[in-house]
Amino acid sequence: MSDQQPITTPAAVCWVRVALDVPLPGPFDFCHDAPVTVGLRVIVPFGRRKMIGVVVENPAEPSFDPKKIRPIEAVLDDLPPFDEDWLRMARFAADYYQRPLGEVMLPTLPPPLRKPTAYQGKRSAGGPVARLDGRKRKTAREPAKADQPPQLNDAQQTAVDTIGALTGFKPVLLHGVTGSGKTEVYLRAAEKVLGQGRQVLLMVPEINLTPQLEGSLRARLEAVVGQDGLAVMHSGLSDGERLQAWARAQRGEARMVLGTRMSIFAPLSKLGLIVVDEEHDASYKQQDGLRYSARDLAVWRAHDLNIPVVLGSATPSLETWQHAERGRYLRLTLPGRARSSSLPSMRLVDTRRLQMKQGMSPQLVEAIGQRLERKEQSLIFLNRRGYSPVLHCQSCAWVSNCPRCTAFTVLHRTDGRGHRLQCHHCGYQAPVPHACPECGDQDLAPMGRGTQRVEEHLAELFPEARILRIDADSTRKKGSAEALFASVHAGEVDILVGTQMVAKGHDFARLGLVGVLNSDSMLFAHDFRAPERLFAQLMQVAGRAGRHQGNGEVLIQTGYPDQPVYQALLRHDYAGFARHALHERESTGLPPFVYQALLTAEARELKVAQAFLERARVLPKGEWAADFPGLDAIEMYDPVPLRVVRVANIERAQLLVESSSRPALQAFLASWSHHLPYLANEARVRWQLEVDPLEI
DNA sequence: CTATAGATGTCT
DNA sequence: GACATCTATAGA
Repeated sequence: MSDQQPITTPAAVCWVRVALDVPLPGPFDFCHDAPVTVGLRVIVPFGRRKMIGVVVENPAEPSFDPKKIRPIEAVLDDLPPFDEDWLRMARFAADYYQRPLGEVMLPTLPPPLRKPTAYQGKRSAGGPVARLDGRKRKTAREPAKADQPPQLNDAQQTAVDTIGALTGFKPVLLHGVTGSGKTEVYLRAAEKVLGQGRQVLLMVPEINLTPQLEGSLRARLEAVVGQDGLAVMHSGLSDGERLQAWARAQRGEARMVLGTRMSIFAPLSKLGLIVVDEEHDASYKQQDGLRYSARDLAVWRAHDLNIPVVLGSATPSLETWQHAERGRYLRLTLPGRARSSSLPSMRLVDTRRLQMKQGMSPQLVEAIGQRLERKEQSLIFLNRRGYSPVLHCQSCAWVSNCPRCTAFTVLHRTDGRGHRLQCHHCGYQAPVPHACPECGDQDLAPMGRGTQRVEEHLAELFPEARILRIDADSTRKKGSAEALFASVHAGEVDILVGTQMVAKGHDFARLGLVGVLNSDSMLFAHDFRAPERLFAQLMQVAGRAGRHQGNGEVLIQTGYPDQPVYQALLRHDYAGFARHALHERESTGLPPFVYQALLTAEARELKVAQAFLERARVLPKGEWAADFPGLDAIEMYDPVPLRVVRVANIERAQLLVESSSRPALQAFLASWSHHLPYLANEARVRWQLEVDPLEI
């Protein structure tokens, strides 16, 4: 490069190491005429294009052929540099999840901060943040009227006092059922930290499910943090809104950040408390790109900053519960419901001996009738959308399969009263055949029930009732979910039929009965975490019943009433369920007693994907063995096809790796993931490595 | 011969 | 991952 330097002043050349969002083992070295502050963004030439990167180091010597090193194009100083705390967390996440640093850092930034074109635009100079600052603030909101803080019960007071007394890192498990008043504890704990001039991060699984929360945060905390002191972060924001929230957080103007999993990466230099609400919720796990767990990163970040972290749940993840059992986490319990109303009564309906009609037991039909007479609402919960999960021929063995996936196509009722077949995996759609494609018989019948069919049946049973269905299909249009939920709240609905969408967050005042259909399918169709998920989901949906008047009732239809998960549900006994489940996990050697990673491969043909996995499996035992010390602490299983092998004509297989030692697994993965790109290139497969997978 | 899809290679 | 360049093949 020296021959390209200006001849007049042989300026000193400084090496600058930059993280870029490319799937290569970075970071990458560039040169500049002066050192560049670590944490600043820069524009650099990379191949034929220009990219934005983050400066991570000013090394004394480059780690790349200096003749190929190109100069930095621009140093962006529209934002202060990201601080060391933020950089440390990004480095940790990159190492832990086995991804290049730039692939962790850049995607966490609001899009305008990572697109070079945002700076090349002709409209204005100075970059998006300068534009943002110059823009007039939206018309001032009415100041929210300050809510009177409710009286705390003893357990809440103890929790608030205990959290308030913490001075350094301590994970706190706040264990309390729906309605036990966890939110009020979060608010009080936050108030105290905000009062000390520090920032608070409150994470929730999905922002749309807690529309009330933002309101109550404003009402309660605006007095402490001011009107612009609250920032909201989630993927539903526009680029501009995300940029604004990010910049306000970084400048310290946003004192309180309410966000989904992505907000764990918010730059908060005065962070004093992290709260993870519904910490067991699977939404905290990112399922594409960097597959991080925002809850786990929250605990790491709190540890790194030496601050408390509160994990709240009625049904904690078994990982968290185990930490509490062992005393690593401090457990605070909120018994019962804060408002005097009692817990709903739980009943199991043993479907084995019953004459079922359209999947509903006489007991459930009767219970719905009673609630109708009392002008109370009922919720029928069924985790299966569509009309029926498969169409079949009554004279031969034909079933409606998707041509592109190893899955059934689901029968759906369409708007115009007709039906269509739809694949839930790839989106394939087809008209319903008039006759069996195999044998020509005309007796094609739906098998099994989805929400649409249950809705139809309920309408026949209770012609006078107002019935509403809420699932991914009925809420497809943006904003329609809110309208549907609003009509339930307004009392315009007698019977609500829904999928898991209705299980979370909403507090329906007149809802007395919850009926659960077909929950056994949730128990047997999945992996070893199925009972844990089922317990959490049923506790959550049960929590919708009788929140206001009491006398709530939950009927669970099952063919397996003796299963421990159902028995524990009957008693509202999370601790009993967890004891049993953890015992089982320990004796069968499953998490949280072992740590896992999952290598998944995709190819046109299954055997290609499996051959790659097999090569990956034997690699540490072959010529590269020297790269894998401590291999005896690692268990590698045989490559197996995924439960749904083919999706959209791509076939998938996976290889599970586990160890009882997290450091051993980490060390193994670090060298393994070095070799995998070469193997994958030869085998021509797409692959991904997931650390701490939730579904296997 | 040329249009085009898919494979291959490069990126500091 | 983005982008340019190569190369195999179908159609005139």
